[in-house]
Amino acid sequence: MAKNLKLKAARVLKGMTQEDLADAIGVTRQTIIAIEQGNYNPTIRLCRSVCKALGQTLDELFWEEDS
Amino acid sequence: MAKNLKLKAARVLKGMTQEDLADAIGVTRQTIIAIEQGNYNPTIRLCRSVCKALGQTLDELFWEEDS
DNA sequence: TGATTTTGTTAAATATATTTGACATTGAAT
DNA sequence: ATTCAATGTCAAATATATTTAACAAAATCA
Repeated sequence: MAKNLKLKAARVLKGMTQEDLADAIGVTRQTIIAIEQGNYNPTIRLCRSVCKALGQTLDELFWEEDS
Repeated sequence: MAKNLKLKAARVLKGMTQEDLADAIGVTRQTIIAIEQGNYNPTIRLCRSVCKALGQTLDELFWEEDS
């Protein structure tokens, strides 16, 4: 799978570290790393949490970044 | 969680039964039932497959239907 | 350079998504 | 009223998402 660069960009734009985002969402830092690196298939609930924490939508962050 | 009526509507609009959709995506009928009933937290990959099979986007089918 | 924060890696444990199978219910035919 | 397709329910098994922990590699800055 391809890396989720859009997520990484949105996070950096918010001035948040991976740990910041993980804490805001209530998951582990490793989970954020895994999503950004793309070797991963997160649940829709987690994706929604990420989107809300970053002020983005599902289509913006999770639509076409892998096959 | 609330039922995903948007998904059900999109499926019916395509003239597909739950089994049709399940076959098209490559999952079990029970999985489709569970998603439509909302007592469920599917993976993003599965959500994408559903969207593509129904010609919809993530925001259209999976954005706000639960809390 | 050295210290500190941020990111990345790995392996094992746990929680949960998904499957399998078998049966119950509903609704629309005939 | 009965047949049949579509939907729904349940429990057990399996696959996989997520956690936990401990450490390595970069990156940033004094």
